[in-house]
Amino acid sequence: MAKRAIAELLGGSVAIGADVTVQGWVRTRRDSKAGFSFLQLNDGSCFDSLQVVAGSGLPNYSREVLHVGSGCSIRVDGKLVESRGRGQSVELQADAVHVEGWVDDPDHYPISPKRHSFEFLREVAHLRPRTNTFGAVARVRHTLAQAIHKFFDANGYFWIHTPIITASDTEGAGELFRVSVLDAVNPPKDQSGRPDFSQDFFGREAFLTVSGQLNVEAYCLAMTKVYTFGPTFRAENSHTSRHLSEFWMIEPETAFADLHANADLAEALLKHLFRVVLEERADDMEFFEKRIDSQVVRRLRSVVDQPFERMTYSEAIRVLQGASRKFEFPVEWGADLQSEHERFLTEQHVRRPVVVTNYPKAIKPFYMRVDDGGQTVAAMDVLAPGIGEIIGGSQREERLEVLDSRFADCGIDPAHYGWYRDLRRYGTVPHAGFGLGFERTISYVTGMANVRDVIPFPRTPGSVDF
RNA sequence: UCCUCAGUAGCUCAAUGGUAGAGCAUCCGGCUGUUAACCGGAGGGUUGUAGGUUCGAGUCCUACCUGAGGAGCCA
Repeated sequence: MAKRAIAELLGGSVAIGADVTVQGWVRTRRDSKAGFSFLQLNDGSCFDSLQVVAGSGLPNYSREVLHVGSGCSIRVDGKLVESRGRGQSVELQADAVHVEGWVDDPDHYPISPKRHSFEFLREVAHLRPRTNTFGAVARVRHTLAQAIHKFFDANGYFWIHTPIITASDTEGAGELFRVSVLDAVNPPKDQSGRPDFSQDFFGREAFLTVSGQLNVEAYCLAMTKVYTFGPTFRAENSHTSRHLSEFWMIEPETAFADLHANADLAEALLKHLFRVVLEERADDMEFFEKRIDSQVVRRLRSVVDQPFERMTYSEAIRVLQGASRKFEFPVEWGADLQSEHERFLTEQHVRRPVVVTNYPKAIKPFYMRVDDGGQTVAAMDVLAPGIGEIIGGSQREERLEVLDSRFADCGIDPAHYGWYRDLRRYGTVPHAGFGLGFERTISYVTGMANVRDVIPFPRTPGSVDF
């Protein structure tokens, strides 16, 4: 008998009357004294479960089928038939039910058929994909990842695998995870008594990457259109619903492009992603709309249908200063926008994603291009309701002398960025790029309030279980 | 790192300083082409940890641990 995914059976691609085999995990069992049991079977291939009708004539009916419960894995050979009950169009009339794996302590099986808090499910991250919510998140995450690659491929961008282990810190800020094989208890010491990293694996200090940007710029200045998509690591002691120690980031970089082209690309990318999810994962999105966030589908549609609002930092300051509400932090030109300011702009003022550009030079890193006038840089942040900053990017400083003066301003030794300076010495061109936080994107798309619940195994300060 | 809140049954939560309870889940029985099934019964507890106050602490105090929310930082 042909093995079939439940998505195929429920999707109408298998003829009524076909003999098929399905395999999966039982969600619930309901018995009828009329002589049969209903098993809700889920294999993760789609949101819905398949109803299996197992009759008392099965040789193992009373011995096994009547004891199958939530979490058991089974294989069923049977015939696909039109359902005689309401709630599903088709069901599987079982000819044989084989139990692959029992649940040995049903009383303590964590994924019982009831509502669970997300906090509890994080403690059983190895079993939570068996829930409706986390199955749906996993499928949407997959679909988004695929859509990202397809979008860039269709637009002529090459996927560049930038290194995970690096020696440099992109931002000059942000805490780094050290990569070392030195003896943690008794490391070799240098003359000043500090660990001697010249004896370490790489002969110098090494860290997990916080961004692939600098590396991907090198490939940008050879291949014109490139992007990275991989994990990044920040050892910041952040305890919020928007931060992870290990998260995934998408970073496109485009040569011969300015800030406006960069913003256009960001907008086109987000719109494409939302459109694809609405089309390809309608079943899961219906669930998120019904059970997680009633506005989520409407919000995605409005993003797809409307142009992003764009404003300069200076305009944003004027809007905030003219706002009727009070802010905890003062609004004045030169200060960075606080979370409350960003939320006001995107949630109250424009009520959809907004691109804020041209921030003061003093609050942005060295690699952002200095604008004419010298007070601002060609930076952009895309702010989204409920999430805040979902994209951060800029046109890069391509002029060597300006870059060097920025190194000086920021107190950075240019010698640490030798190869990065080379890119400005040898055939420099204007170029621009941005970073899109993958988990924040999934959070926005699904309405899931915490990024810990849109990555399979979240890593946060003090938590690296599983 | 700072601020706030919370830890009681497998889960979600009650319990005025005075005998630790309910719903769901689980198991057993009943009923039914069922589908968040329904009805009845049963089992299930070191109240996060360690101290302290008190005749008596789940409850009050101290410290610590864990979790959540927010700030900062960022994506």
